[in-house]
Order: sequence, then structure tokens, then C-alpha cells
Amino acid sequence: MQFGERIRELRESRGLLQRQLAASLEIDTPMFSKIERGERKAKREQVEQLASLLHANLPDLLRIWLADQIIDLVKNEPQAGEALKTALKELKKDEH
Amino acid sequence: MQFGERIRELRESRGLLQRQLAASLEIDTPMFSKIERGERKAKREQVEQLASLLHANLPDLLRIWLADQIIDLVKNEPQAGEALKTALKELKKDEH
DNA sequence: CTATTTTAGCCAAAATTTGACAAGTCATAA
DNA sequence: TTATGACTTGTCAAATTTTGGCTAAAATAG
Repeated sequence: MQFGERIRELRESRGLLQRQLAASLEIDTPMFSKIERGERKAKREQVEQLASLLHANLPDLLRIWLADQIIDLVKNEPQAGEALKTALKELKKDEH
Repeated sequence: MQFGERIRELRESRGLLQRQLAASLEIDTPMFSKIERGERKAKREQVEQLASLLHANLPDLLRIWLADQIIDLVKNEPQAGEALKTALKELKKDEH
């Protein structure tokens, strides 16, 4: 599940139009369309606003949103999987 | 293990100076110093050159280099760990 | 068809990244 | 002490990337 897809699901389930959410985020409709299609990435602040506007779970949206960016960073890299595992280990180390 | 640290280890084990490797990469010594200390990030092309110059394993260097960037992306995010797991799953999906 | 919604393409402003330079610290040697 | 060499710090401008808005085209609904 990608972030844009999820936003679209939530938006449509609530019967909202792109231009309505776009207005709330103070961006224009084409920009919102691009976010939904994953052509542009939302800002963190916009994720927060969307969670609120769509009554969605913020941590979960953030998780998907971040995952998108990670994928974008490592795609086309042969070592992608291994790098992710390494990053996870590093992360756990820092938690202590 | 971070990328810069690893480069420094390899460089020192071969008795090379920063200015020598910097010259090979066609950047100046301060820039190389910053890469070693993780203040600046190396370009992918530079990772390849370094692997060659230091007779190091390229996939392994790339793994560490990528992991650094992932960490940099997700640090300060509460959902970092979960996002990484999600990204890993997405990645595996694409592999089929 | 006509309206509205959504998407595509382009351009400029803004933000980030990159690299170089000058000057600094630190250690060692003369 | 002075000098030298290796490395680091801080700042600046050039270059690249990202962001946002505009126009107009395509798709969809009525």
C-alpha cells in the first residue's frame, strides 16, 4: 500500500474532492493530484493535516509515507534489501 | 559501522593520505575529510571509485553507504522502525 | 453536449546539495 | 621555538533538485 493510494481511498470513502483537501492544505488541485499518484511527495506537515482531515491514524499514515520515501531511496539499488536490514540493526542499536 | 569510518579504516590500513584519495576522486582534501566524518555524503560514483582504489568489496560498501542514507532519512521519526519493516516487505513484493 | 473533476506539462521560485577556498588546529620534527 | 604536514572548520557561490502554481488537456458525471 502506497501513501497516495491510501489517501485516495480515505478521501473517496468520505466523499471528498481533491480540490477540497487541496484547499485545506493550501496547495492547488494539480499538486494534490500528484501527491495522490505518488508523482510528488507530501510534506510531513501535510501528512499530519491529512490524518486530521480524514480522521485517519497518524502514526500509520506516517509509517506508509516514510516507507514510500525509503523505497524511493533504495529502488534500483542491488543492495537495497541488505541495506535496509543494516539500517534496521543500526536503529535498534541506537534505541538502547 | 558507518560509511566514513569504514573508508578511514581502509585508507589507513593501506597507508594512504586523505589528499591522495581526494585527488583520485577529483575533490579537495577538506571535502574528503567531511565524507570520512559523515558530514557530507559521498556520491554513488565516488563509492565505486573508493571500492576500486581501496580494493574493497563494492556491494558491501554500497550496503553501508545506502544504510547511512536510510538512517539519515528516518532518524527523528517515531515510526522509523515500522517504516523500515514496511519498506522491506514492499521490496520483497517487487522482487517476484 | 456541458459541467466538473482530475491529470499532464511546463516554468520559475525556493531550498538543498556540492565543491572550493581560506584559515584554523594538532602533532611532530628541526 | 619555528616549521612542516595532515587534517578539520567555517563560509561562500555554483549547481542541482524540489516545490508550487499556471494553463490546458483528458476523463468522468449529469
